[in-house]
Amino acid sequence: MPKPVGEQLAEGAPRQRVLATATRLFYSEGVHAVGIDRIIAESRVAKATFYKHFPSKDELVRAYVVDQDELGRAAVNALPTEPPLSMVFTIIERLAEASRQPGYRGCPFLNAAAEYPDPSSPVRKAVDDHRRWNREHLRGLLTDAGQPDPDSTADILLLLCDGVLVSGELDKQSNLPALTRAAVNRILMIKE
Amino acid sequence: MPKPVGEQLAEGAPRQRVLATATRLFYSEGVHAVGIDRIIAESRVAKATFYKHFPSKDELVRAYVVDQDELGRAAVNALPTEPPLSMVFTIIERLAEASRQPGYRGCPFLNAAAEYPDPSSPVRKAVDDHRRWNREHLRGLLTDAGQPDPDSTADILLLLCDGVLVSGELDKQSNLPALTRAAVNRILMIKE
Amino acid sequence: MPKPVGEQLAEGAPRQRVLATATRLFYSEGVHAVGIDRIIAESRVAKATFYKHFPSKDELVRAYVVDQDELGRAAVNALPTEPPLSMVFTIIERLAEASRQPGYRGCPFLNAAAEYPDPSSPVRKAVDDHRRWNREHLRGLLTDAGQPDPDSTADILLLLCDGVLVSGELDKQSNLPALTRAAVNRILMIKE
Amino acid sequence: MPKPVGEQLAEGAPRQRVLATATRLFYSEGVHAVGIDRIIAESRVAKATFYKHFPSKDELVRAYVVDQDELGRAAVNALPTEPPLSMVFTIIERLAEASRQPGYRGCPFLNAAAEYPDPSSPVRKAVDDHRRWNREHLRGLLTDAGQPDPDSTADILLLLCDGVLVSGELDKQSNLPALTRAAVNRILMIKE
DNA sequence: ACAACCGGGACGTCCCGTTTGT
DNA sequence: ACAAACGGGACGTCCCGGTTGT
Repeated sequence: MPKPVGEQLAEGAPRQRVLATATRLFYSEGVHAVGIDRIIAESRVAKATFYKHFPSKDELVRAYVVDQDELGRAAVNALPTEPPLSMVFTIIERLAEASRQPGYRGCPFLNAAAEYPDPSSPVRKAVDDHRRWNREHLRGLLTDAGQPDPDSTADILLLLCDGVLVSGELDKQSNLPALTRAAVNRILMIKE
Repeated sequence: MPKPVGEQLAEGAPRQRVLATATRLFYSEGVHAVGIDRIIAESRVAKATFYKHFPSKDELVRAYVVDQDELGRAAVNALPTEPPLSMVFTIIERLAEASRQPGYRGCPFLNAAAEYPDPSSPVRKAVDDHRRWNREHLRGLLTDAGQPDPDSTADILLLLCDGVLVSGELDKQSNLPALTRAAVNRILMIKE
Repeated sequence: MPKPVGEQLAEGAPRQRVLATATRLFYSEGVHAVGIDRIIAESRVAKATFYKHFPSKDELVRAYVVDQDELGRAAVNALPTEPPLSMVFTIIERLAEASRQPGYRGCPFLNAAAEYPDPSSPVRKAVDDHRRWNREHLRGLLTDAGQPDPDSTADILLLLCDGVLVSGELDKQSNLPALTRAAVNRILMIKE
Repeated sequence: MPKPVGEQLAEGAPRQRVLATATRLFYSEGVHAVGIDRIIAESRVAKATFYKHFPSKDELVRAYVVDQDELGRAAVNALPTEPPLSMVFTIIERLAEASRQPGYRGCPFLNAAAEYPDPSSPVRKAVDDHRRWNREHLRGLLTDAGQPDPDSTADILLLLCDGVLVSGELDKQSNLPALTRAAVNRILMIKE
């Protein structure tokens, strides 16, 4: 068990409290390792209320992934406007910097997918949605930037992104941001 | 990366039968999703026998990861001798091709790590061992190849490798091998 | 002891309807076994109306006990005037005869007290009030009758009363009235 | 809620631990007021283990009553031999003295019956068994003592016993033992 | 090797007492 | 007056990891 997440009290409407608690626990300890009884207790919600908002635990997991998807898109959309290629750098560098945050425990989408082997499960579908949006967004930026062969380049950069997210959790190397920047430069074939 | 999907009926000594069954089930369904009872039943072993060889389930998981580590090293060491740079291409391309295998379910090390959030757990230590060996091996090859700044390049290629393993499971795109080759070329700054 | 089993459909003002329904259900099925929802439904009263008249269920239970207390006192006070010793016989014999009534389910005060273990709870206080009145009344009658040591005799007769009420529910013996009369004679040391 | 029973830890085999905890809680707080989750937690027993020994909560309640029945019979049978009439006095006086014990909360049989209105329920049957045994035992003693009309006298004494048990909890009068002795004397028509 | 057992807990349906809108 | 929502909890079935007898 990792750092004990100290039963922080969530606030707001019941559904929001549940989702906040579930997000905190699922992300820090894993989906299968956290039971709904604990989520219900730590979010001070009645069991009936929980099951009114989320018909099953898997639905809660799906809601958690969808919520992370929306948060992730909102965060990207909220970035200050830059030239497309700068945006690409910014987005990818932020991934590398995320792994320096104290509570970083890897990518929530990759971690969730690892616990749901069935690619047709609703949770995996939600993960797929996020990844599809990511791909489309990156392809758009590279196209706007006039990059040659933007689709392939986007896919390669996405491979790098996944690697950064994984390595950020597993390797904890301090120079990941610099490494990431160098990698983007090489993939975009920019001479430094 | 090895192919951990085993056959349905394990053979041999009890310990080996247990490990083979555990490997098949852990890899295809996830560690937390597979119970000890099932492993014991499918490996036709008594529970007492199981606990004689593996003091706990976590120890079995660790043994599974260590075994995958050894299999992976052996597979790489068994590759036919090539010039160092060719070896790099071969190794990385095999990752991309692995995702075409029918039972491919992602990287066993990444999947296992995703279910063990505590970086100090024995399972995570075993995963770290494998990743460290991978890094040293790749750095050696790039050094032998006379590559400038082999350490950084190795780290970048490792980011790519993780991305390929993840994307191979989650995206199931058919052109992953070609994409991977192109990525390696760009990272090694080789003009095609 | 009053007859708390009421009619199926309560009439009159909302508060009275609630109390009548609660009396019928609490007495026949027990306090904890009857929920507020059912009382509200069967008394055709809005929940808000209910909580305007009774701040909590426990307050309703207390009101039920107090009401039974008042009904019991009124029933005794309404008895036709007799010599004090005859009154004593009449009162106690009525207890024994009560157990023959179709809906008899024991003494409402004893039953209520059994479900409220805390002697300092308002419900228990209300039960105590009734018992205290009973004692004073009986002592008065025995004093008026010129009975020697009226206080002790009253207390002994009260022990008998409790026993009659309990046995009337649990033993359902047909000769309880005769038995009771014989017991009173012996306690009052009257030769038959 | 009465004096908080401080989660004392039961010992021994699982079934015994459950029964001991249930006895403590049912008696001190009431049957309906105590949930099986709490019993399971305080007896450090798995839920599956609980349901193996007691198919339902009502069965546990029945077992609790039956156990009290057996304990009560054993306590009476363990009394030192005396002449029959002395035994009668001893038995009844012990009831009065029981109410002085610190944890006295009334008669477990009467309290349980008060929470089970249906006379045909298994719990009530178990209560009936105890009361029947009591009656037969008392009748036997009075017959052995050569008492005239032993059956009626026994029934009257049983009314007194119920009254003593009830009053001991509800009235908490300090002279209950003396009162009880006087009552027995009068019922047995013994001049003091 | 087989099976029973154990502590612990997950999951989900249902009910209770209470508050709050409408 | 009707109804929905809420915190809390009861109940019971099932599974997991692990121990223990044989």
